[in-house]
Amino acid sequence: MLSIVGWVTDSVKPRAARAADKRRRLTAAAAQVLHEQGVERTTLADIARVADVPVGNVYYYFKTKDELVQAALSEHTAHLDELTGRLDQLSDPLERLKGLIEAWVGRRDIAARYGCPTGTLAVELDKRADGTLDAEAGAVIRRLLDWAGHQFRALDLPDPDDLAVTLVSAYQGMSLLANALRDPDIMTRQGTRLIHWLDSLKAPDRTP
Amino acid sequence: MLSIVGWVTDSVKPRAARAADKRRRLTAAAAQVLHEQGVERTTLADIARVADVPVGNVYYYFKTKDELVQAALSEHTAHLDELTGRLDQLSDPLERLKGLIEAWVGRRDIAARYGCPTGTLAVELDKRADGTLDAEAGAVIRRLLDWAGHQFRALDLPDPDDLAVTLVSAYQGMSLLANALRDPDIMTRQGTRLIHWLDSLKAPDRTP
DNA sequence: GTCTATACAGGGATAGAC
DNA sequence: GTCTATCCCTGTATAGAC
Repeated sequence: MLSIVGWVTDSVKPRAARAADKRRRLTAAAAQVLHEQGVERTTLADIARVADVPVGNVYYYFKTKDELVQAALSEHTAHLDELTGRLDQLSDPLERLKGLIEAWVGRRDIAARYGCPTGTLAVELDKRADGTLDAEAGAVIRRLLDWAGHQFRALDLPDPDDLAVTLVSAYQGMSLLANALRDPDIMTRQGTRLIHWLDSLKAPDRTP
Repeated sequence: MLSIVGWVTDSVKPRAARAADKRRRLTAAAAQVLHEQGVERTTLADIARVADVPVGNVYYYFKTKDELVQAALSEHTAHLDELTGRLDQLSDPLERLKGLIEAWVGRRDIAARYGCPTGTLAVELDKRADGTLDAEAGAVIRRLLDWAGHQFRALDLPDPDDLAVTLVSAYQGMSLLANALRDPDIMTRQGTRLIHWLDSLKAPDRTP
């Protein structure tokens, strides 16, 4: 470190700051590796390596592997909140929803390679007899459903909650297909269709 | 066994017949248990127990666990072919597609508890670095896409393959959400929306 | 063909030195 | 607070008796 600031950061507040930093690195690594490899095939050693933390030390920060899964879920929730927070700056709810779809399409390569982080995690956690964490993954999805439902309600559309389910289902479905077929273009084409669908909802019923 | 037929079946053709039977039982058990528990959390002992076959004996029929996964995928393909074969009896392609949706909704409780058998399997297999089987799951999905695309083409609709992707995506998405939120009603409500969507495709463009 | 016993590997978790 | 060494269980796969 050449800068004084860097030096100060590294050695003057070592204890709490560095500890918090390791925790943060482990959380970020967990979110990434669990997404890429899945829960069952990911070892603590994998996460420790990516976080650049010695294996045995992991247990100082997280008592069990499940706590790392939970940390990954919090990370995904935080990312979601950050995205919806930015979209909330837009005044038109329809534009907010379109912005959400654009964000999904923007991550098409990740989706085609590893699927939706929350969706694939939900699938894996739901397979466990020990149902300690599967509700947690559902909660992240519900958070997205609530936000989307809020936008549809603001647009005065009928059955806003059902519309939110349709939108999020479409996203999960196209992510799954893009992943299974390893084809990011699916995200692009289906994203376009979703935008048209949103526009068609505003068109009033033409029957007398 | 009281009937002569039963007795004959049990003891006169023991070798090949009984062997084929065990193989069939193991395949069916694999399809069921792998769906319910997922690949990684399922042990060979689990499958052997459900199939009522001694653990060590499994290796006589399937040399590796992966071969059992492959057998499960074949089972799902067979079920799919049986369903589409029945739907092909209907003369109207639109009715065939509606029949498909009705079949999905009919299995809503299974979907809410364990998700779509093929979809969740695809998610799990895609997480494996060793990409030996993930293409296989994609092939089953593609088989469904092809059949659906064929129907849309028969209806003379534009971009039939994209429409097929939209339909199958919707199914995978609603299954995932129904599963994550443990709510079979999602299947019912989204199924209704899908039927309306199909009907709306037939309505000609009203703009001049 | 059928089944038991077991070899072997991998990974989660812990003990305890520093 | 940090890290190494290791315990111990679980699960795949095999050897070999019957």
